[in-house]
Amino acid sequence: MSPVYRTHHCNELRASDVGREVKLAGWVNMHRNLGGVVFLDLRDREGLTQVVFRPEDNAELAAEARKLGHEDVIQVTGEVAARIAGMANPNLPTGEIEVIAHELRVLNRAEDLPFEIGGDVKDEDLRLKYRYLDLRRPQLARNLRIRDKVVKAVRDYFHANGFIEVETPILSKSTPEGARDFLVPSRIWPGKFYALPQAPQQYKQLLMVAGVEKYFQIAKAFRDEDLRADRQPEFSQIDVEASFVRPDDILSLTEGMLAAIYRDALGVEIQTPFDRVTYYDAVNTYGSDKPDRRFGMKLVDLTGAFRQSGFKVFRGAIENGGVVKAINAKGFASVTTGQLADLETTAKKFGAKGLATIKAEGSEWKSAITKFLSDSERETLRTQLEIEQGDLILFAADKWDRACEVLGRLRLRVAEMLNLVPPNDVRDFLWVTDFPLLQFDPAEDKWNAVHHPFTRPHAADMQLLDEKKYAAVRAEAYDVVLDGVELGGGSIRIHEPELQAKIFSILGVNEQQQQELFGHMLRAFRTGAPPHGGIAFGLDRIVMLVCGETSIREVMAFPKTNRAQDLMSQSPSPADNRQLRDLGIKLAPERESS
RNA sequence: GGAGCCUUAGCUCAAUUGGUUAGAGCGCUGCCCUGUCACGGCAGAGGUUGCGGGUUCGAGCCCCGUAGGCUCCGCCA
Repeated sequence: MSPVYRTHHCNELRASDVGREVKLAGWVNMHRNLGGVVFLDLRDREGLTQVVFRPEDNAELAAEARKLGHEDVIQVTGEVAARIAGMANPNLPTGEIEVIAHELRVLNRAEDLPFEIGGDVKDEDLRLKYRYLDLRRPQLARNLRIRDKVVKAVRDYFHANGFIEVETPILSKSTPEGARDFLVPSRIWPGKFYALPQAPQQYKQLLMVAGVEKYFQIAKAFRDEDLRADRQPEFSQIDVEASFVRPDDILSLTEGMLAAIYRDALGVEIQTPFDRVTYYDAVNTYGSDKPDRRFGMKLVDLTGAFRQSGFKVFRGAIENGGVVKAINAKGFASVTTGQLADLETTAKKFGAKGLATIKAEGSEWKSAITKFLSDSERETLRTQLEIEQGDLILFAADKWDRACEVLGRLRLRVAEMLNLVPPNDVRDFLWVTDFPLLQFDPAEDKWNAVHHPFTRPHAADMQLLDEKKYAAVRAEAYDVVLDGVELGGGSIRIHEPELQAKIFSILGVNEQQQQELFGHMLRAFRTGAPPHGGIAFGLDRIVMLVCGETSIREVMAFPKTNRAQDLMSQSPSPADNRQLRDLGIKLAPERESS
């Protein structure tokens, strides 16, 4: 670094530097004008250093310093001095010393800012509009630094394991499955469009065909869907693919990567290997394929107990091929009417017809359903759910998947109400394995890929595929979950053209479409494609959890709002007519907005 | 596409049941202050209560609409 502007950064000087002539540059963080002597805290990326201007040394300079304001950018030349006895600041790494200024250069004045850099800003709208100021604030500045450490840890880790980073195109081709694509019109080919990649999925598989063997990339991906706290239209993936691998290889590779991330970014050792839970067990026990296991409240199956029940709602659900399940919200008999209404709304939102509950208050069970229950049924409930005084029991009676989902959602809601979710440093990593390969969509009346169409069916389930028992076919797919958040997912892929074509057919992609949309893939698979598989991670989500944040916007430099706008640059914005003409695009009248 | 919450000074918030001139802290401006570190003291400027309409003698507060932000559902292989 050239010493023209500075010789040290603002978190560098210590008592051992006393007597040195130094130059510092940065922002005026705090300004303390005592009438005579002037102190200011100079801030740069690394920290703070106190600078002193003493009128007895240089009255003119002190007068200049008196005129400085917050966030002015200055350069100071001076001598490092020990602070006078008893005046050290133990809260500052540089608190033993100060720089006695000999020279002051104002590099740039700052006008009054829309918010204080050191303050608390609640209005995210305002933060996003002035994102470059928001990023000066300690929290976001820290998040940027942590993100950099995570990215570096990832690159170091994969390089150390023989992976090479390969970039893939941003201008690529639209595919029928999955999210809505962002389209980019082609000028050279009027009427034709590129699509921005939802993931580098096809390219990375083609890199395996190319013999790259071990590929990774920190890749941008784009999905034109509605946003959430953990979803942005444009986001980053850690994309990984390797040849001649089995699921275990990818799982342990991932565990090593996450361990390296936590070690390098936080200095924390995480426990590996992670637990593995099948998709069935995860849903059956926690009502979710990304379970948060940091609190209990497991789903208990009561189907056996109610098969012959006098309570028609439960018996009827079972006779229709469903199940009866319940969770015990320990100590929540104190639930308020409002909370109970909230829980019932939640249950109905996810397809329950109603919400049966039991409040175990004193020796009494307060419930609308207990009068339908036999003594032995009550006893079974008591033992299986381990009901004690003060507990609240929530039931679901429905088809297995719906009952599980309803209770899974209730479980999360109750955990929130009871503050059961532990702090961020209690980490629960786990694998969810053996996902179903296919899922029937009644709305479209067709089978869809749960993961994506290149996912390999379990070898043991190939026969079920031929027997068209599609719902029972398991995939060689896996998700890694941390504290109820899906960090990433992947699979072993199909490398045989015949099997791939068969899967496409089941998904309703006819032969002509297969050739048009995936012809290059099928052809590539006929040229000596090695067995391969991989995984992709949501980098933003990983960084979010490492930083202890609850929104990925807090770990992205320039995120967009809920409605996909950049409030700083005001994108998206209208295109002028000339641009549109070049692209051969005419707007439909109703879409011509401001 | 749907549901909920929020919007008062530059920022963070307050304002009794609908009742006089909408307040405070920080920031900003001016003056004072020579060892502070969230420096201190005195004085001051700063408001179309997001916007539009309605009810009312009277609306920051009640009603309707609308804009924006956020959270969630749908959606996101």
